[in-house]
Amino acid sequence: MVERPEDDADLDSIFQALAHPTRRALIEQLAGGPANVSTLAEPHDMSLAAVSKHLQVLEEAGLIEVEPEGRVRRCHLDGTPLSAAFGWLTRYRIFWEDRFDALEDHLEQEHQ
Amino acid sequence: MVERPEDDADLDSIFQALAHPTRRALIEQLAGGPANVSTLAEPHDMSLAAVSKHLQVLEEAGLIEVEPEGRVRRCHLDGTPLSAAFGWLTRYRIFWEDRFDALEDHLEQEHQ
DNA sequence: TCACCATTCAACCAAATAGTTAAATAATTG
DNA sequence: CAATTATTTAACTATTTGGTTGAATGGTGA
Repeated sequence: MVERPEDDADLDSIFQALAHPTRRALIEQLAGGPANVSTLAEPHDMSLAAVSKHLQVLEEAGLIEVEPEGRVRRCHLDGTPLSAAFGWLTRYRIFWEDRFDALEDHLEQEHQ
Repeated sequence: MVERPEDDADLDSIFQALAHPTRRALIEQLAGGPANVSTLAEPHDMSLAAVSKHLQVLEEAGLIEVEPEGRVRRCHLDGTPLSAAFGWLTRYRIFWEDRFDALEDHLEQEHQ
């Protein structure tokens, strides 16, 4: 297992992006399908500009992709960085092996 | 699937704690076994006080526990919050299902 | 007790974060 | 073209973060 300093900055921005409840909520929203900025902003109690900035943080971390579509910007989730975060966490699963086993079993069932 | 606002602040501090390379390195170090503060600080190119603060961030996120042991403070990893982070990420695994499958297979082998 | 060792605390600083409002940009429709 | 709609940018502010140095705390051993 070699060190991978080149991944480090990626993990920084991925975990940083996930560290804000608004951004996690945006990811949850996008898990339901692509959406444009104002639709995503609607349930949040802050300005559109603020949501726009949060989306930029998510985009820079690679968690979402944004495509201009007419005058609308369509955002959709990209799971790749989530996978990277998952991968990092998994290295330490020995410290919660019991929970890991339970989760694995749970997924096993769901995953059919 | 109910909302769990009470977990939100926890996830904030967990992901926030993981978002810094020094703190992830400290976790990697502690994965090798408990250690005291100055031992942990030694490989890092910053003051002991700075490492001490990083350890406090990890402790507040619940990722480590610190027990006074004589004049030394012994730190050890607690995987529970890692499990919480893992759990959150897992909700979106449908967006990286292929990688998830590959990882699962990989773990399957390693996990015997 | 005295000196030492491990660690934290306090004060400070620069940079980043998260929000605001108002103006700018750019596509759409009448 | 003019008005509208969607979104970003700019400028500003308050707070947090991540680092520093130096002093304080508190256990250990001579």
